[in-house]
Amino acid sequence: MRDFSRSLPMSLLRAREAVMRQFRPSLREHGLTEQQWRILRALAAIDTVEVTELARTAFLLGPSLSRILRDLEARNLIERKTAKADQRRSMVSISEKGVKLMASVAPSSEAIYAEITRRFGARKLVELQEMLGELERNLAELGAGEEATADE
Amino acid sequence: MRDFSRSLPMSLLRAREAVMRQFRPSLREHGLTEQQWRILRALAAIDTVEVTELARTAFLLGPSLSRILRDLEARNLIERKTAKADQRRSMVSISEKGVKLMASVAPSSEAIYAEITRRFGARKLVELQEMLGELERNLAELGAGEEATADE
DNA sequence: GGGAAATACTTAACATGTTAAGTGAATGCG
DNA sequence: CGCATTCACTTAACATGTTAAGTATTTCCC
Repeated sequence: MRDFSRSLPMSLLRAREAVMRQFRPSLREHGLTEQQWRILRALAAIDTVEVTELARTAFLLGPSLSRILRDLEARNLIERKTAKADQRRSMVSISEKGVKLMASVAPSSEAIYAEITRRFGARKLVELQEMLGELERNLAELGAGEEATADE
Repeated sequence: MRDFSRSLPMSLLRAREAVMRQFRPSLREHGLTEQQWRILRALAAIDTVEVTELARTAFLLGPSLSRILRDLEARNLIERKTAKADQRRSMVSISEKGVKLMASVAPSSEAIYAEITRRFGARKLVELQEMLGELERNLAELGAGEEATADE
């Protein structure tokens, strides 16, 4: 069998870990995990969203998001209110405090990203991301097709 | 700030998830998680290793590996014995049962990998992995250098 | 309009990720 | 030798990943 240290999942895992290792210390200093930061970033750009849509944007599964939102709400970093038209839906938005926290984290985060870009090369980085996007699209089709083949 | 859905960590995360989504159902049918499978694959190629070296190979943190080895040992998929020369070290190897389990999983795993390769293109896949490897090497230097700057 | 089915979450349960602390065994060295 | 330090793990504690089940609300449709 193929040497698994060169398998695609391992390559992706190692690369991602190498990248996140750069960001985690800074986030940690501000009391945020990677996922919490993803959520705040998503909220900062969207104003108000439903939980399901936020899960898609921040690329988190529902249960994870549910727990994290509970925590972020307790820390007053986000706000929630149930939608009037549909009591099932809960609308989430970033709070004033959340905005300030983001402002305090963003500079170092941007600096780290800039350093990574500088080291790897801006052009190459774009190229890498295009390949990753293409891979994702290729496999999305594959995964979706299977559900129609057998109904169990 | 940059649209975070196009950030490098997100691209890597989404791509990896798209890949793993293909493998997980098959592994699950055989009662294995992704990490357990990584460990068995690593062991199959190495005969006998210390836990620390296995952690490096399977790219798992010590605590995760500790828990998983406990479980795999209970299921008789691996074997352990403490090294004679150094009682701290524990030597791990795959068991007969573990080898058989691998043999039963490998075909479908290989088929999935082949399908991914076919869809994405073998050449492009190699190119992608080279870029990922280069990114990892670039950032490894960066992360290692910081520890020397401040002693705390 | 009333009950089955779908929807939008939330909880639960178990596995792993992540950091810190603990334990026992080897090493360094005065 | 003796003891502080280092080393190889393991435990602990908390956060997230992952799947399944639960709950409340809506929608569908007869």
